[in-house]
Amino acid sequence: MSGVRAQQKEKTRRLLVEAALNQLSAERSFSSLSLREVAKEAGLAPTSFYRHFTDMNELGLTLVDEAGLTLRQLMRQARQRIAKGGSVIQISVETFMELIESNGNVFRLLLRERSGTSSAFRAAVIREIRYFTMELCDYLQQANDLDSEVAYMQANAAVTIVFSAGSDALDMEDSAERQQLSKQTIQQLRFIARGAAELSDRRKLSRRSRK
Amino acid sequence: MSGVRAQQKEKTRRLLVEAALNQLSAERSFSSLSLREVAKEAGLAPTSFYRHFTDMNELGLTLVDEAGLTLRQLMRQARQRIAKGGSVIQISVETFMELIESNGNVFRLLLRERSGTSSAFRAAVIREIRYFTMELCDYLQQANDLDSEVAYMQANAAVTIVFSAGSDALDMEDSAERQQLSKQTIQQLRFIARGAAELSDRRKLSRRSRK
DNA sequence: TATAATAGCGTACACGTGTACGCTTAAATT
DNA sequence: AATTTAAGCGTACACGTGTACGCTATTATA
Repeated sequence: MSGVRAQQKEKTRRLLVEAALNQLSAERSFSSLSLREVAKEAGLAPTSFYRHFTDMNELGLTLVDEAGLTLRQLMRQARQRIAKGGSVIQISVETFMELIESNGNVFRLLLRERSGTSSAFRAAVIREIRYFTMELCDYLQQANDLDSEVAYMQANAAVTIVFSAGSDALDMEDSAERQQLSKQTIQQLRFIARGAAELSDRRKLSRRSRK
Repeated sequence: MSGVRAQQKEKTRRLLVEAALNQLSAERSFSSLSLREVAKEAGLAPTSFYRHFTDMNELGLTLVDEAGLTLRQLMRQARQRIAKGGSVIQISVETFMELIESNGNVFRLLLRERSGTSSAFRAAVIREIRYFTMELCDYLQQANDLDSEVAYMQANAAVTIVFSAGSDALDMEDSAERQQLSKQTIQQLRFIARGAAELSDRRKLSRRSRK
């Protein structure tokens, strides 16, 4: 079992995955991709597709996993940069925007198929985003000593804002425009952080006075 | 020119529009609808479709206009309720959620096709949302005496949050769950309002001291 | 009243789709 | 060395798609 065969198989499987990702663009969503198109882009006969996935749906779920991986990579990268000091919000947004620039198509998948057509698909995307939100929630709760419910609301709002900005950024070619968007997003996150901190403080006070 | 003919035409045109709207659901986006499906749902022969629209694309733009109308209706309704007193944010969110419950498919169109496949389509949706944002921006600026840039950032963030919540609400069957979502959304908007008010105040102070 | 315009239909076509089936060829197993 | 396994291909099929074309029936115009 030298595995030269399994190795080849993995290789062309990658080919399919990459082919699907490459076909994504502003005008082309995953759900509008056909099995034959993907196979052709990968240089395979349509029927060979089935040796790797039963379905376009299954390929899609694989892509979502890939996207989740990228998202976790994003978090790691941001944490490293934050450890070196600087504004947490600014660093996070800038890291996110960088990753969108280099992995555009992966994010297109998450952003577009979130309210897409297939229910299994939507569920998978939503799960990845929820995971991302929860991580952020934990961080906020610990770092800023927030009420847990407040931390969740803040994390949820922040993720919504950032992902929406990311979606907008994907359709921008001008880099100055992107920078402007980054700046605005950072400010909006600060709004949210400010409001969350205040509510958390108020809740702490009312809890203390009740005792 | 009694117009009985033009009247009939308008009537079946409506039939097509309604047919398209009725076919929208969690599993069915507009871009996945075929001309033949819509025609069949309307009780027409496929080729009769062309007597009213050149394209599915053109039908789509008509639907977006319809959605814009609904959006403006929302604003009017909210303003009326606000005039009677109460929390502006709470009333706005609740009005929005009501309209989503009664006009689900119209909103599905806006929320899903925002990053959809056709560029003319995306542009139209984005335009409607921008118009909505601008209206809110004017209101905020005037009612809360905000810096204009700050007002825009607040309006933009608020619309993002509310539309995202609306999108989530569309996939909920449980009404208690929806209520919980409303509550959370209201709180998130308050975060943003708080942060915006503070920044606006700070800017005013720095402007005054500079003079 | 005679003529023109037009909403709606049925037929027909070329095209892209998913996928069933059997074959080949090379790796894996015995 | 003989046999089994399986990746990839080509052919073939039924189906749904958009739409061109000509016809009919009814309303609008002259």
